[in-house]
Amino acid sequence: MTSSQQPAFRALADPTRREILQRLTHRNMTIGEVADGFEMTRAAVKKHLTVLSDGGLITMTPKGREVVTQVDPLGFAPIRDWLSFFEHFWDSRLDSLKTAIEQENNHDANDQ
Amino acid sequence: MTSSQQPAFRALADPTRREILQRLTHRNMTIGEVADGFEMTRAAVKKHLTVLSDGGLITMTPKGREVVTQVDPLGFAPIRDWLSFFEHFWDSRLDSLKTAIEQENNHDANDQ
DNA sequence: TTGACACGATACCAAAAGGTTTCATATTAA
DNA sequence: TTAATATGAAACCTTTTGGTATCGTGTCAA
Repeated sequence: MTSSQQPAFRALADPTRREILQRLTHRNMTIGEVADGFEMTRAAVKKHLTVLSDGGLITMTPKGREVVTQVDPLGFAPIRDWLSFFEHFWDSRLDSLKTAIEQENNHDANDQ
Repeated sequence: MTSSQQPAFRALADPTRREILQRLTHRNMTIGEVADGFEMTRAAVKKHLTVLSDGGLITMTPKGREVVTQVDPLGFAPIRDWLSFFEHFWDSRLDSLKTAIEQENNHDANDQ
């Protein structure tokens, strides 16, 4: 399962884009509204929004002459899935450690 | 809380580095062993390992003339923390939706 | 002691990324 | 209809990034 999480991970790598995502959780915004919140050109912000959209993390919906951007929860699934691999890894390592300690304790008890 | 997750997110943005992390969950490896698994120079792989180390996702421990690299679970905390913000966001949105639907149902029931 | 080995570090290169400026186009409001 | 508004898109620039090649250094083994 070599799902293409690359665009999503790529999108999260930039602090401005992560900030945009957080702000969009408060309310949906037009491209202009998003741009007003940053000290950079509207064109630059729009590029970031395109990257976020390519990563599936936001949707951009034309509404008249404006474009409404909103966070897309589904886009985070690839990220979560990839990370869950490691969560399972930690869990099993912890289980092994736990088992080892318990066995060690039993061993000590038998020694006494 | 503007914790510095930037190095960690940066480290995850490259597919080679994510692959390295996955391979290191199977077993710890020296720099040379990691490099042998990729069709690029040892120097290139070492750069990736440095980025991963800067992101706190791996530790590099000198052992004689070798350097053992291993995944560091603690380094994933900033990532998980940042994502949990959105998980909460989804949860509350789902709750709101659920509540809204329930109220709507009650409303309909009253109308009938 | 002397190679062979594993790594560090530097210089260098091409491509990608982040940003600006400029101009074009479609909508809306007056 | 016309002017202001919101966005699209292209050209251009600088910095990062991912990669190579090269040389230096510490460590181990014969």
